[in-house]
Amino acid sequence: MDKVYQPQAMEKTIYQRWEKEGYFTAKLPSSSSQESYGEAWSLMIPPPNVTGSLHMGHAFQDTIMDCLTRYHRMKGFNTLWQPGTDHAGIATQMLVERKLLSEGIKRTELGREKFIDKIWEWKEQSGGNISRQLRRMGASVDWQRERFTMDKEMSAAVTEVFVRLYREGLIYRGKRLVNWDPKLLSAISDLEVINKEEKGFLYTVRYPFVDGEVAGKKHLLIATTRPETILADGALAVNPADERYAPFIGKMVWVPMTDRKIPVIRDEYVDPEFGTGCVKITPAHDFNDYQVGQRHQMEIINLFTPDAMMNDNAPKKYRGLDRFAAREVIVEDLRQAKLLEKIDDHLMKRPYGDRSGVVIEPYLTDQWFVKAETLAEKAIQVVKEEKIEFVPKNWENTYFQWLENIQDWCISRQLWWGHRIPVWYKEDGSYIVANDEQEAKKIAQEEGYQGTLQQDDDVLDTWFSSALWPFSTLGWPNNTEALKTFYPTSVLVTGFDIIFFWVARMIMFGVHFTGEVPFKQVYVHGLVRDGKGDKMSKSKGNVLDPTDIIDGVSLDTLLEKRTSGLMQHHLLEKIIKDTKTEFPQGIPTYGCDALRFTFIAMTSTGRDIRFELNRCEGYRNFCNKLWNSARFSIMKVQQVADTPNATPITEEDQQMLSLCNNWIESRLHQTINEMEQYIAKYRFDLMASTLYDFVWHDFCDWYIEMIKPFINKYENAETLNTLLATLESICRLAHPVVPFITEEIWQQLPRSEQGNAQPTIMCQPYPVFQKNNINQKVEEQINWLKDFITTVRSLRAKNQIKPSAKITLLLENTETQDQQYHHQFSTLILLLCNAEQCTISQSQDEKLGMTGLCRHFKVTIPFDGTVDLSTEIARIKKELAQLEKQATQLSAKLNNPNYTDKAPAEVVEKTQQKYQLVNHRKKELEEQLLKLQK
RNA sequence: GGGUGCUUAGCUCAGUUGGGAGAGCACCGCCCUUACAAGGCGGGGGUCACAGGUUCAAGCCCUGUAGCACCCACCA
Repeated sequence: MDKVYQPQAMEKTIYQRWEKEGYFTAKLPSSSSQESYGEAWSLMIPPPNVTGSLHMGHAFQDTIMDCLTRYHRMKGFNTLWQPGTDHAGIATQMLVERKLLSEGIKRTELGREKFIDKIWEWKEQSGGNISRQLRRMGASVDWQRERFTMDKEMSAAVTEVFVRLYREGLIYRGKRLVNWDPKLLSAISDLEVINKEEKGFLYTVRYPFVDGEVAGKKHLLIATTRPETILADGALAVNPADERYAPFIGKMVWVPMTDRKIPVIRDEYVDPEFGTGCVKITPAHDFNDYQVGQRHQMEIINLFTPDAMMNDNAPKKYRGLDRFAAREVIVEDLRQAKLLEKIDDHLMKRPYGDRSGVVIEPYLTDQWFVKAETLAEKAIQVVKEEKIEFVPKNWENTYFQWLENIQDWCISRQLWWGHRIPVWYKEDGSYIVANDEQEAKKIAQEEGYQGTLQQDDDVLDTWFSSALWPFSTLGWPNNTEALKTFYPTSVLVTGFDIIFFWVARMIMFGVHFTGEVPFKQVYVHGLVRDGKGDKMSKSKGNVLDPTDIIDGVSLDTLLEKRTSGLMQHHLLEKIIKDTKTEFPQGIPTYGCDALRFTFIAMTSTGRDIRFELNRCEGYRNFCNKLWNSARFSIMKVQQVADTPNATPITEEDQQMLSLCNNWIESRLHQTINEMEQYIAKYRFDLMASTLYDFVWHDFCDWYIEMIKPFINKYENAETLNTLLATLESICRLAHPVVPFITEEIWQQLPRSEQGNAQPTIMCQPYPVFQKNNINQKVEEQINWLKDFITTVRSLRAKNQIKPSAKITLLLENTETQDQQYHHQFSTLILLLCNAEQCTISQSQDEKLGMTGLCRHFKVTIPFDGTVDLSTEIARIKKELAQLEKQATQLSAKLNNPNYTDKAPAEVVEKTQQKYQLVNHRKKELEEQLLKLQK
């Protein structure tokens, strides 16, 4: 084995072998074989967008999923981790469109079919990159089952769902005001609209009365943030209870800059407190106004073209102007006409498209909707009934709140890339919903229709197909073996940002179509942020490619990656500067296992994580530590095999070694037990630290150091076996977290240690906790030894005694138990303290020396004449001061009758014991101080 | 406007049913001791955001305040 852990080459070869041997493959019962495969455990990958490459968030999520998958596989479950990618309609179309445009090709000139061909080309390339990354992460997904949301079978499932929902009356088509993206030229759903708070203006405008003057007023004042929509006003409205406006109800006013007259009406919607208490109603350009308009049968005037320019419904002057340009012109015209009362600064919410980044318009169009209410009710119910459990549980509130106020879902998109809506229009505009064109024709024929049929141009919202992912990937609507075996899935691992987009919709559709929940648990994790706590995003230029941390990257390449294709050029310099500061040398090779361990160790309950390279370095060092402990163990076994040692072991040493062996076994099983409990609770951070602690501190720092002198001296099968067995168990315990290094070490272990000799650690059983291996008595004995050694080491260090200097040790005021332990561990004590003698003193007038306290007894290193007394005196004084403080606190507590009466007896007793110990130690040190001062 | 989460060592974070304030990194001292300097040994460092309350006892429970972050919502 190499002296230094070198993950890179090893990880690649190991993964190739795993995949080639089919270890990731989920097993399906076949008619020919009666073999049983164990209980099913399944997990669906949240399909990443084919548009891009995997970022740190994916890597984080994939690590958690792989850890869970590997764990359950080793626990004997028939495991499926389903991989795949999402076609991501809007994102992909935009990306490819932009790419083509940079080559001088316009989408519209290319035409629908050719454009879609281009997207498929891009998908092949990009999808390949994603699976390469996933492989580099060590993901044990079942590649044979890989799916893409635009695959034929997936599309068939989508159509099936659409047709069924339509026939059940849960999908409808209608002319509604929807969120319209003037850049994409498509409707989008409520969720795709981001409301941002911005500074704007509130314009107060005069609407003159047609009758010249009413109740002493020439005009009414209204406040608006969007003066350009005045041209489409249908009415002015006031609150029915607002007496200020009672005289004006039913009167007509002029719409400024037009020759249209509109009435003043009453509607509950108006808030008398806001603005002037009188509001303009513009049904075509505001969601609230639309509803008011419906209530009052108002005429709806649409002012905008699809790309948000003023259309022919506007007075000639404004036609063709962009909405924001039109606003400026109108404001100026109002001013000129003396119809502008005032302009105030105003803090307002403005809607933006989450993909396009432009301001969204409410826009009146024909769209397809999913009626959400009944679906949502069932989705709420299954969580209330605990058929689905969120971890952490507080996300259930968020989930409920959204579903309880759910709006109908606009599912049609005016895009080219996506699942075409399975609807065919007759020449008269009526339509047929069918699974395919043939079925549509058949239905048309039956209806006696002779004309042509034209399929709907629109495609479905990407999330419509994502919502089917847990069952469409398994072959639904066919009742396949895969579906029967792996549905419902065991757990969903996802980020909170897509609970509404995806999780809720999967539950709605899953429950509706399969009658079962799509998954039993939802594990919700946080976001990966950069070292400064900022969200990682391409536009900010702070993204990291996980494979760059695994395999390393030069500063130049990193800069190139972060700045290429940058949309906001003014950030360029900052990005370059920040990157150079954070990664002056680029990023060294850490290996996949180190990255995975970092993620696992930082994953606490649903909290965002800040990714810092020094953490990664720490866990790379951990891998190195594990690697070297394995190197040591294997080397020792080989040495013994090569040069047998005939020295017979003494009975005392044998007993001592047995204690060490029993101790590490006890610690191992304690560790197994804790890790199992933590993973069941999704406490990956605690699982990681338990493992880290055991491997580094128990196994390496103590166990190996304790047995080392003896395995050099004797040939002791029991100890070598324990050493190797513990190492082997560590490999299996750690494998779900760090799969590569554990496989590599495990393969190098002697065959006899590999249990039932599976060809891979992946398929070995996970270590099983056995209570009878826990040995409290042995742990107490070793703890005594550790305390003692630590006391001596501390004493040495504080008095600057060179590690190479041999010392002698005196123990005073020992009890029988201590004497027994001292005797038992005498050899080890001498070795680990680098002492030549360690004796128990009988008399009180021993030589002067440096004294430390171990528990209740005194440990002294006698002066050899060269030591500075004052250092030791100062040290003791400092320690005494601390003890004094403790004693005061404890005695105050014990003298409080409230405490002694009301606190549980065992708590009081513990305090008493502690008080005695502190006093005892104090006394010992005071005596020592006196002696030294003499 | 409604809701959620956070505030603990220089940094990043654990802290379970209330009873000893912890880890990793960073820092300081000693050491190239034959698995590992990506290491070993030892060490310093915290008014647990603030103010009240409950309790014998509060980082933890209750109330309030401040700051930060996020989510939802139609206020012109």
